[in-house]
Amino acid sequence: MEYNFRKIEQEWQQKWIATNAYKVNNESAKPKFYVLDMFPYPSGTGLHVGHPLGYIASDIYARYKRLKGYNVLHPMGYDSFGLPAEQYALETGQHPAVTTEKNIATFRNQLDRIGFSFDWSREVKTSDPAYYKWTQWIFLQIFDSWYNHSTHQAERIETLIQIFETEGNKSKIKNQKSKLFTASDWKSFDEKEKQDILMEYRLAYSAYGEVNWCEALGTVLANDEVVNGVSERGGHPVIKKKMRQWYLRITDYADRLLEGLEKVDFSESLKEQQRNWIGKSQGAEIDFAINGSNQKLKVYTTRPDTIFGVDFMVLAPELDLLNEIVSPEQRAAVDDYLSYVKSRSDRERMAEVKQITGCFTGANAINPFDGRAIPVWIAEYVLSGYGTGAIMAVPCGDERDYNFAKHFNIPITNIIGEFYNGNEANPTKDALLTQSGFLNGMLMRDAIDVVITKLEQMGIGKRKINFKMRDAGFSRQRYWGEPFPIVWKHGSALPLDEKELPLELPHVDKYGPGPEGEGPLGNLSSWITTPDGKRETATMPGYAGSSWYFLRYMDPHNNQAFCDRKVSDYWGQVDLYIGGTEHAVGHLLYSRMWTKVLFDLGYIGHDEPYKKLVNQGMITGKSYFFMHDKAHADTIVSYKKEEATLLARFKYGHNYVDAGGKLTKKSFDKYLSDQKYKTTDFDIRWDKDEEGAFIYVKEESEKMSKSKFNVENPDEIVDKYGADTYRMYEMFLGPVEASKPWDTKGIEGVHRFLKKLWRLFYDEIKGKVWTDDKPTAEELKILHRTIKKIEDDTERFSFNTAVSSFMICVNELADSKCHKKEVLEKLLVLLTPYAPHIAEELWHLIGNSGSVLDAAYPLFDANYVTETSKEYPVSINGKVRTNINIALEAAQPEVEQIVLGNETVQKWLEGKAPKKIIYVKNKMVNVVV
RNA sequence: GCCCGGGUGGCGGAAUUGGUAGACGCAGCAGACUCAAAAUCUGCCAUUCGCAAGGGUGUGAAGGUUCGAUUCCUUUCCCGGGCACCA
Repeated sequence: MEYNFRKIEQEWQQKWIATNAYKVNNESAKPKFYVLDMFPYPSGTGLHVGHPLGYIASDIYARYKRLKGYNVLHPMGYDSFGLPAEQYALETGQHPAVTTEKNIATFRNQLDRIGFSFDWSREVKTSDPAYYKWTQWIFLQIFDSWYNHSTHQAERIETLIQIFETEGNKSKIKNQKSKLFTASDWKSFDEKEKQDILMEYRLAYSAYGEVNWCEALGTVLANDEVVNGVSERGGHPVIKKKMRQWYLRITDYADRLLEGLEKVDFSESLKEQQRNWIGKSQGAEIDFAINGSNQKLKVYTTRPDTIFGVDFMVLAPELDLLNEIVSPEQRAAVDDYLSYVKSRSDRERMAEVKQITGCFTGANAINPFDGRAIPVWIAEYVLSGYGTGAIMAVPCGDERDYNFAKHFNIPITNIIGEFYNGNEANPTKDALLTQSGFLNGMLMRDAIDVVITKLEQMGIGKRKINFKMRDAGFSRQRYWGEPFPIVWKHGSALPLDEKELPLELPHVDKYGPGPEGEGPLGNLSSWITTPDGKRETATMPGYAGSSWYFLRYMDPHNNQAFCDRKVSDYWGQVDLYIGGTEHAVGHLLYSRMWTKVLFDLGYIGHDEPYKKLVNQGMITGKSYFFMHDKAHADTIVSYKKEEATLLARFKYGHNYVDAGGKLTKKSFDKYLSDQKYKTTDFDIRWDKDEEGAFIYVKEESEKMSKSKFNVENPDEIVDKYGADTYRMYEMFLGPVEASKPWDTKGIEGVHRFLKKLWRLFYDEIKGKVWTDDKPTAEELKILHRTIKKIEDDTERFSFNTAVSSFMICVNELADSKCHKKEVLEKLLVLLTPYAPHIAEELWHLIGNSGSVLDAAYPLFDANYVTETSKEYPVSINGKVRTNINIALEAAQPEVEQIVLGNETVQKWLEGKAPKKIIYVKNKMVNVVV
């Protein structure tokens, strides 16, 4: 009887489906555990070998937790709204719903073959009306909320209206942009005015704003979808455009998103990425008087201590204040500069960061402490969107200010003594201030507070905290997304009644943009026209559905609520979340914010969605680059299969073949120079000496992608070696968190291990070899050591070393010819999370029933057969000299006596008395003489 | 430029708290079984000196702390990732 993995795996997979083996209940006396994968976007290309890495790791952990007696929620679904399906629809005319369904079927098929323990009865699809009904509903809750900065939480908009009615908007609830008004003012406003003011407070709001407009995609992109001034998808240019857009007021949550990082278990680098994105900085706002004007110039600085070193001011060109302070003499120059700035795209601006441009406005500000006149400039290096859009420039302490001063010959004041060398700025805080009036002799870092206090006393400045993070754009001029449950009437946004949800996406025939940059829905008069007003034509962005899906899994079929409060209280936080780093600042921040809003409004009982996050590394594919020898013919004629495949990759991957599909010397030279490759970059691979030609090949690891012809499909591996081998091999490859190249070389070793395990039970010739004999203490030791090791390794996500431990165990059992059921069946239980099919099969073959996952072994609390004595290395002055046998008793062995009483040790001590004896627990005895 | 990671055999990687570096696997070499192949099994496998016993060196490089450092500290080089005019 041999290990027929194809038959075994197929049978068990069918059985699991037929018996709902992995269905999990919301009511259980067991403790809960929630293991979640980042759900996939069902792309047309299906899974490649990198995708399942995280799924396998989470599946192992979920099964392991179930073994340990937990009620484990381990669901899967699809993030099925999004741009690629719509892009595909534009090109082929196929409805996104159709292609999405097709892709989901492919994904499901591939996933099923790997033997996951997902509870498919809880599957969610974000594009399913039954799902997005609740995405829309949550949106309406966010729309109906504002952030109360005195209670530090979201509250219903009614509470804001009450405040307005009784006290207007006093400073504590004043929004930066809104004007002050009193209670009676409020009462005098008409409905439109009231709605406009409320819109300035809502957590989901609509406003005119500069958005990232991508002409080629015909849509608005979020900040994180724009990379270096071009779209992340497709690399199309992106420009700024003013449009009415929906936003989430995520900036109100900046502090809580920052603080929340302290209580979650994410990797330091991921937390750091989120902190950088939020970009909190502490400093001061300072008002400068303008010479000959009653206008004030407000700047933001983190270094108020350098105020005596301010040599000029810079405004962002977009700032309104500019028009009021520009001098008549400088008017023309300023106008020229402004038109220059307008002519430049964001892309150019980013590409030419080093280029220094600017223009003097003719105005001068006054230093409040020494009365010095400070010239006011405009320059595009100052961003209008951050701080006040104006800065005070201190060239001796800031590199950009220094470069600007040098470029325009502005004299530089040195306030840091010898810390400034005249050639470059020094941003130190450790200098003693000079030329700084009342601050002279003070340490800079101490002066920061002194200056702020003084400014506050003088009434011209205050402490201020700023964030880099902007509110998140929440609308897309696209079709394949959740429609907004909003109708516009007389310029005000009216929410739909929740009874009307879901507001279903209508069918369209054309997927092209609508009028005036609107989405495809703008072309549909039946959509726009309603008795109550004009319907919103934008749709929600890709991250809407994924911002709360982890809650829906808990209660997926509830049509009364997005998730019953009792159920979400039971499952609580996701205990373990596994996914890639690409969502570090997008999805992970948005879903954290949604969770906080739902918590504030009382719909759920926790305000951080994920307790622990593990980022799986990327599995890279191998790409091959070719050249052939200069000495021989102009064409490569390829016969071998392997070569033919590689040649094809080159051929289709790059356009460097001639009309006949052949790679020529000329075309290859062009390829080399285009790609900036040298002959020495390549390895010689095939010596086709019968023709006197070489082929040079360069191998590179890069992200798997269809366009690079380096995708490895998991199906092929499963076909050849089986799912269990595939699962264990992906783990064996290295730590889950590490990126590593895909390489099938080692897979044989893992496959051999499973065959060897099988042979402990069944021999090809002899048949059944397992026995009911009592195991020896030696055999139990092997087992118990393995149990302990696997438990440790699994717990700390060291799946690669766990696989090694299994191999060691099976080798040892085989060496000692141990075929005893009592040992082997415990090993099977232990193996189930890693290789579920073979474990289940053997478990049943040796006469057990029920699921091995529910095996009632007190496996992990076994009375270990422990060693009674152990060989310890003894080192003399750090040098290992000998091993001695020390009895392991309950208490720590009396090292001193053993060591001194041992003849071998005596010999090494050479009559010297030990100064110190160090007993390193379970490791070694060290004698210092 | 700034902020995170990381550099260990021919390769992937192990070493959990500072305690015998190189587990486990791949590849390679030698052998057993076989008519042969596959499968399986055994031995060797960082480097260097040596017939051997045994010794020297060795975790990117240079220093330091320690009885003892892949692990901690300082300096430096290289690779990967993120951010990037945020004042």
